[in-house]
Amino acid sequence: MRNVGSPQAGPAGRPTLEMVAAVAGVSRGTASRALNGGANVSPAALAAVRRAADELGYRPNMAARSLALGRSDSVGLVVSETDERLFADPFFAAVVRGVHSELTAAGMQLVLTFSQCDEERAQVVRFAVGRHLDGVLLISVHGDDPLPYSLVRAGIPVVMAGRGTEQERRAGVWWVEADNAGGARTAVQYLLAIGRRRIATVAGPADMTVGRDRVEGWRQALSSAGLEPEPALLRHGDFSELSGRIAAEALLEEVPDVDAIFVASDLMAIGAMQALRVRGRRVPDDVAVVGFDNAPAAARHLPPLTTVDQSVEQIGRCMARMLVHRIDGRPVTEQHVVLPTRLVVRETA
Amino acid sequence: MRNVGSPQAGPAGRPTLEMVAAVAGVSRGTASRALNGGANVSPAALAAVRRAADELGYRPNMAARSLALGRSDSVGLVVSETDERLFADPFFAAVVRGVHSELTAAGMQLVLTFSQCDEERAQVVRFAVGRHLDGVLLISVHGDDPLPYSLVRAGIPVVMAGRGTEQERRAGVWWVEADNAGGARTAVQYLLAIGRRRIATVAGPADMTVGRDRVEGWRQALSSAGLEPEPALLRHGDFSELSGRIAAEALLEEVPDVDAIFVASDLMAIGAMQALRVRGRRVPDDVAVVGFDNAPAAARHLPPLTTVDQSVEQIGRCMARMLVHRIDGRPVTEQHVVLPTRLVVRETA
DNA sequence: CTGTTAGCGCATTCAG
DNA sequence: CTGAATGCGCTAACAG
Repeated sequence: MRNVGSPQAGPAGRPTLEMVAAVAGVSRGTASRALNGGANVSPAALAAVRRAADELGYRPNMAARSLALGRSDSVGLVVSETDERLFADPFFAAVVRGVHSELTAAGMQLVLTFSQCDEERAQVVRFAVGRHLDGVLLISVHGDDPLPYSLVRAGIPVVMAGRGTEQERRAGVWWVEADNAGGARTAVQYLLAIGRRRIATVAGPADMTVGRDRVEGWRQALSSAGLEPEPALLRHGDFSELSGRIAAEALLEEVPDVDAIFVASDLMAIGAMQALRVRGRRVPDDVAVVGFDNAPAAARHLPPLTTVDQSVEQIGRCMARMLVHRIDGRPVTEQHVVLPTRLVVRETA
Repeated sequence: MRNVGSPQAGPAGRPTLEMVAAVAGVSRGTASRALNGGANVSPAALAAVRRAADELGYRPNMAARSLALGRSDSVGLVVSETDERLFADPFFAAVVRGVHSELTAAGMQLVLTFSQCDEERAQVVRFAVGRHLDGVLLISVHGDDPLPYSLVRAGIPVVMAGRGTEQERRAGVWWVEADNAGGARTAVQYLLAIGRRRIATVAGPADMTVGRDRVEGWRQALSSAGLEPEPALLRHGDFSELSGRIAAEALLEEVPDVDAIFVASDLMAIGAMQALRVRGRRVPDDVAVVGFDNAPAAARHLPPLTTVDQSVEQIGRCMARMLVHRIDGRPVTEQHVVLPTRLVVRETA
């Protein structure tokens, strides 16, 4: 009663290479050659095969090709984050856009996966090593996530967004990151240049390198200017708008005389500005604000948000390109790239 | 013996079922049975196989299984929309969440794909019929999109979000939609009940059933109340925030005495309220506003937005469930389901 | 309960 | 240039 794995699964039994060859009057071998590049095939045979394939509406069975070739032409993008945040944060949107466009150009498919719990993490590994995935792109990796390491150990090429640990580097994990510390430094230096002195920061999660690096930049800029990066001036959020608001509120409570905030993401910056407005602080007159990301919302905000631009789409594009090269065994100059950032001055600072 | 025949497969050769069987001292057949449910296998053999698989770190090759079984255990979610909008609109986030959770429960993988241009559309079909996909979920389908039809014609099970055409229904396309007309009607009736008389609407795209159905609900409610659904009261947007603002601006220009707007999405409603604020109209005192979706942003907005709730996550979950049932050949009671909506009254109306 | 056999559809040797 | 043969790793049907 149940439809078991019968050969004729589809309603009409899909055309196979064998049929195409038969119609074209050649052997399976030449048909195959004709369909893939057509090297070593006579023009006549090539035309015949192409016509036959077209007539029959032939589509190669990827599973079979996968089995024969040992590759699936698809790569996974795994997001170690709740899907809620994935969609809320424009950062991901841009990365996905970059990845997708680069992958499409290379004729590969994007398989999106979330891995929030350990169960899902295990499933990702299972799926990837089952040869369903030729490689994996990792996004939003937190410090203690074993995924990069276990994937590489299983022989899967991995490129992640953001710097990894030394262990991961040695294991062969590749990555691309923005110059987070540099960007943060530039932002804070700018704040100093326009005369601010009590410069706080709302940072990202402490268990992510992006989070820590931007704090480091803030710290450096302050120290270089002979200022003390007091602990009270440092707050952590999780990159969400709400967390930015909460952090800023706490900050204003404890450090009322703050005159500038460097916020580690535009979304959090927008949240922080809500807190400022509620407290009656004018931006930038009383408190200057600089964000990070140059998200679309930053430009749209009223007033337009000064921010550190990291070309996120580039990051995605770069990750995808590196992975594809690695899969194809093509030479790769750098296995760990750092993309530049630049300050975009608008009205909030 | 060119291949590395050692049981301990290094980075090159992954352990195969054959090796597991060898180590366990049984045949490939029993090893296979043991690993899939273990029916008709002696306890001793079962244990031996399991231990061997565990020791070798065996992972079944999905391509091979796919080829043998005729299914890939993965389904595609194709979004006929720019990735920009995909991520901007919380609607998609919720659908993806629902789909993903249901799929994970069924042990299937989600393959995300965009199909913005014809080239990508063709690629989706190619990919799906290549047996890489057991079925396809369609989101944000516009009126003239040939994708659902061509997929079904190619023998791929398809479930889409939103009602399809009569042709698609006959072809065997399934779908799940919210009660859009009903929800719109309820919203407008509520507006009438609180005394509004010049009730405009900012609708969705005219080439989408969701867009048209919500207009229809608005129309019905007005007519039933003996009011005329004047063309000047109807504006179209594309569900984006910006389009909502533009539509509302044009509306206020032409119909200055409007006292309520039913907006076909929360995002557009938020845009519309920006326009109202700029024009100095108070909400809800001068103009009442009702949105659609009950997006997170609706509740967060100041003032909180009255809206029509459609449990979007449910839609995704339902779509996925229907597709999985169909793939498994399990009985399905309904091929076209309509999910209820309900009005959530907050402060804007 | 088990080992054996026969494909699944394709790319790729090897002879001609 | 081409056809025939081989194998990718797995499942299912068929005998024991």
